[in-house]
Amino acid sequence: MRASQRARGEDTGLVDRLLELDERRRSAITRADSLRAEQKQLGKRIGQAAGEERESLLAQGKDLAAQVKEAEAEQVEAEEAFRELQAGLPNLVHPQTPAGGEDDYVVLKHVGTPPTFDGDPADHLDLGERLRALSTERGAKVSGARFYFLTGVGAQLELALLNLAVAQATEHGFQLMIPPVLVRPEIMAGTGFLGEHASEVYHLEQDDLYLVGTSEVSLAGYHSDEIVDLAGGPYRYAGWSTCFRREAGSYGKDTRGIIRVHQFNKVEMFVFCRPDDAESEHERLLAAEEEMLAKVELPYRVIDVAAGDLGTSASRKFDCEAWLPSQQTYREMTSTSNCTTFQARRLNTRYRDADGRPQPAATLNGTLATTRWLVAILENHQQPDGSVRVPEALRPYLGGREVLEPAG
RNA sequence: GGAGGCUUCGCCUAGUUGGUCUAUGGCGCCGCACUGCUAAUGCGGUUGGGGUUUACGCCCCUCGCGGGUUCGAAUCCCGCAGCCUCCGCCA
Repeated sequence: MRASQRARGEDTGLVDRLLELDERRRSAITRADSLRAEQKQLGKRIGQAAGEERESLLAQGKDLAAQVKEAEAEQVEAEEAFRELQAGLPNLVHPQTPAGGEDDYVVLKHVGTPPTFDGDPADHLDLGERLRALSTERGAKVSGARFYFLTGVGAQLELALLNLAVAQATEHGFQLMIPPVLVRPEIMAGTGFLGEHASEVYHLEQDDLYLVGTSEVSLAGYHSDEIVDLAGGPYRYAGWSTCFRREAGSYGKDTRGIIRVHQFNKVEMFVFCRPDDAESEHERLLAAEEEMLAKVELPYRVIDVAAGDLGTSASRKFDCEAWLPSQQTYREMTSTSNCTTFQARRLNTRYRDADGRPQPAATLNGTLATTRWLVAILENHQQPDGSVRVPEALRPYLGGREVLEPAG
């Protein structure tokens, strides 16, 4: 289904086709099951029989074995057809998700006031270079376009930010995780990133492993093929990882500075819960993101992302966008998605319902802090002399420093 | 990279001359009984998944994973993965 069709909420008849394939799958299973039962009984008789009787039973068994083989092939085929169609479908869109594409988001609220400056504010690259906090030139020299070094105070600022995020996550009951950043194909596919966004993902051909663009991928895979016990409430994780993105198709976009890069660090929240709890967990994740933004004192707005811009796995998505003085616009800092049961179905992560039957769980994710935040922090807290005021919440993580001064 | 060993139902474990293995025993867990608490003891239950059923239940699959041989595979053959040991190499 194309994004435009999702945006319009059209029923393309795929549901009917899916139900039809499911019916075919079930009848194939039933047929194979009963043939296997017959074969089992016959095998028992052969074991006890002798002489002529045994010979005739053996012939029967041979014939039956062929039938079983055929029925099993049919079952496999039916199951594959079902899975294939299911794999091609994006998640169902939440009824409250705005219709439309990239520009059809709904602004839910504004928080904070964009700072005012005498004259033009410097952008994060100028500020960062003067602080000797980052070098994109050397990043390009060593690794190519969209790579950078965080140097000295820049590296410290990043660790401070991420540590603040970790501290908040931990306080809120999220278990800290440092996950692998290389994952198997089925995990990457299970999270929905090999659909529309396949070209965004780095693939190591020699090993058939994918570099994750977010720790969401690894964390989603953590409980794959498991039945999780949600009786005591949702599982809440916070993953710290480096993220890798090819940024294919974004040539010429955000080439200056470190807004859009191939490699960055992120603290990501990830939740497994019962589908009934997904919406309230989503609100929780959004609240946690807003709390982080407040701590680093950034003006931002919250948008409800429109259906056509949801990606494959999200049912609903809220982005927090911070104000960037150099661009006089809001740019994405966080994104939280309710993936309902989409990822869990593919990764086979289930929980037991009230009757004790395994059902697909719901998964949600949300950004708590990323390297990109440095952009907003530098720009919003810059002072006329090129120094940058350190938000109070970050100071304990920077040895108490209140301001970052330009070098030399 | 090379050689060898291992992988059984939550944990430990029996089982490899192919056929009542419909997988043994212990621990743990659940229920009941007994004991005025706890504990101990006794009896019973307990792999997981899927299909079907109003329900009771019935059926199939599941011995790391995937193939193969066979009427029939935990057991035989092939491939793969993971873990362990030794050797080699290495930031």
